[in-house]
Amino acid sequence: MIEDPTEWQEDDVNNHDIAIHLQEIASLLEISDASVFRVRAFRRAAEAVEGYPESVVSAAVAQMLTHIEGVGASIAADITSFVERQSSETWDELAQEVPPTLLAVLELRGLGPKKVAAIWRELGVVDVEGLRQAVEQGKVAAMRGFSAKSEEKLKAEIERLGRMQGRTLLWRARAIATSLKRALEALPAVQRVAIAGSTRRWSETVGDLDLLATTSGEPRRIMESFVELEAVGEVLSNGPTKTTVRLRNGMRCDLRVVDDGFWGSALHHFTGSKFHHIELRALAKERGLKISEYGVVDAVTEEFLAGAEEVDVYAALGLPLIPPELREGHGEVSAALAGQLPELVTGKDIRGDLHMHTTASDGTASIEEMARACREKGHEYICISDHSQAVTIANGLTPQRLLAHAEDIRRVDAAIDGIRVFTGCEVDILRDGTLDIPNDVLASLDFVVASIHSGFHMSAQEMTERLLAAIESGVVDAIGHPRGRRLGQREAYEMDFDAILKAALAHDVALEVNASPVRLDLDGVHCRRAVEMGAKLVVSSDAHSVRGLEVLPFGVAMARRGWVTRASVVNALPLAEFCARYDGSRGARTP
DNA sequence: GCCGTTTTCGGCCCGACTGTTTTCAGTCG
Ligand SMILES: Nc1nc2c(ncn2[C@H]2C[C@H](O)[C@@H](COP(=O)(O)OP(=O)(O)OP(=O)(O)O)O2)c(=O)[nH]1
Ligand SMILES: [Mg+2]
Ligand SMILES: [Mg+2]
Ligand SMILES: [Zn+2]
Repeated sequence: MIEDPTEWQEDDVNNHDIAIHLQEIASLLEISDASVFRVRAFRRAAEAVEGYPESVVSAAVAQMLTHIEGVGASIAADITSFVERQSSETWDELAQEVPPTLLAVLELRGLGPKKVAAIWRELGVVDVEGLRQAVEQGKVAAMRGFSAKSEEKLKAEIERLGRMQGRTLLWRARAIATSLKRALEALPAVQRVAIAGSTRRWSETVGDLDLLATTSGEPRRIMESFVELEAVGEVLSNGPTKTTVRLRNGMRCDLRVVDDGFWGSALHHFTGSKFHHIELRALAKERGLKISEYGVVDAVTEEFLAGAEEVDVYAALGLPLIPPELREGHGEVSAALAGQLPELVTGKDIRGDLHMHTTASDGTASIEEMARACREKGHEYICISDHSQAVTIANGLTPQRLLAHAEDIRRVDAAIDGIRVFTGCEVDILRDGTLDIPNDVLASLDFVVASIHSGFHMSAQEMTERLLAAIESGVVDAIGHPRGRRLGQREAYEMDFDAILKAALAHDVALEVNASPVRLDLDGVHCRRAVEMGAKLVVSSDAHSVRGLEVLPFGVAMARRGWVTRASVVNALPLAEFCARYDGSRGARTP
């Protein structure tokens, strides 16, 4: 138990680290042949920790861990222990029995817990290097369950291990998936094609692509054509209804083909997530039904009841359709049961874009070019928000340049028809929490975004105070990319997110949902917490070019993944209402 | 290990592909 909260440094451990620890326990348990349900309990808890919007370390200190779904007394003790000393009783005991270096061996495709246990117990292999040697000496092929062929595959997998690519950013996954979808649609006998899996759920990163196609004819015919596609490299597994390939670009892709009559249930199955399925299928089971990709059927007679369209699957359980973005096993099934699903914000609800750059700082288009492009997109209003002077590499604006820039923006606004162009700035929040532009200058602008672009290395407490100072400044309308994470490059900075939310609510400051593909910040998990606390959001492109304006749907997706409704989104306000709140200086507004 | 508008004990989602398993386990989705 943690006695004194000052004893630990919360920067040391984050939610992801804890989730990894629980996943590793699950894997070691599998190798030691523990109950599959015990293993699943650890994996479910890991998933819940990963998706927990607040610091799990804080929850541990407050002894609130068992409030996390799937975390009971035992796993709570493991987490608390991990927070204190980066390990736990369960892990320590397991590590006595099973060498943790086997976890890397388990990463190899085709080697699951049973086979890893076999090569460990029978050959004494404890790590990848040991396995490489055993393979070279031909020891593996001689074992039961292996062969010369499987040994060759293993050899190739070990070679690949070094250059395995991780998860792919959502925007790239969607681009690749879309072109594959088109290629499949062009094949004869294909009826419908859908992008499924984590890509359809708009997960911020994607492990592999999952595509569904339906046919009136022989699924095998589609598979034959699929593996011949230009984009396809190696075929990893190839059955009549499911094929797995590695694309030439390195991504893996699964194609599932079923009869068109199963379109709905197959799409539902292949969209996931796994945890959504476990919950929904358990519910069906309680009601004497069974859900699979082949429909909702009577558990006893197997009589087909529903599955032509996705909505039918849910309807068979008396539920409304749950949008793909919510299907993460994070309470959406109970919410649907209670009739409490939110009416999610949509792209159509978005009336304007309030964060974009021009040639005045590091953008490539003029004010007018951005305004015209946004008018084309149907926006009613935009705000030009160039960088402030601290961001020297982005040619950030001094107060003088900013005032002149604001005049330019007003001139464009006066000259252009069909869209309002508001004055703004993306002002830096300096290390001490002050803003990079004097308050009176900022107060003369319509909409001010305040962001952090440097000085990330500080304690959670310092970072929280820094952000709070900006929120309380009285001249800021939104916090830009609030958590500062860049996918694959930088973790979010540590902070007391709830404290930020409370202050944002109190001072009427919105939190940005930055749609830039490497940011996606806030993400779904934190959007959900934000609106739960009553805070407002603003979904912005942060475009640095006309093309950059196209990313807005990714921001909308994060909001949707966060259970966000239109009412919580500032730029879902129609122009008149937006004007009533923001036109003119912030000072004129009562908080 | 977790959990409860049927349960504090007894359940826990369901199916495709691979390979050597001669009747299905292991791995993966
Ligand atoms: N019922 C059931 N369905 C599963 C299971 N595992 C995967 N699926 C379904 C739902 C998944 O969304 C879909 C594709 O599987 P993937 O492994 O590709 O997962 P997903 O795309 O969700 O995430 P990813 O980004 O690829 O890691 O297959 C499972 O254990 N049970
Ligand atoms: Mg996938
Ligand atoms: Mg997949
Ligand atoms: Zn920025």
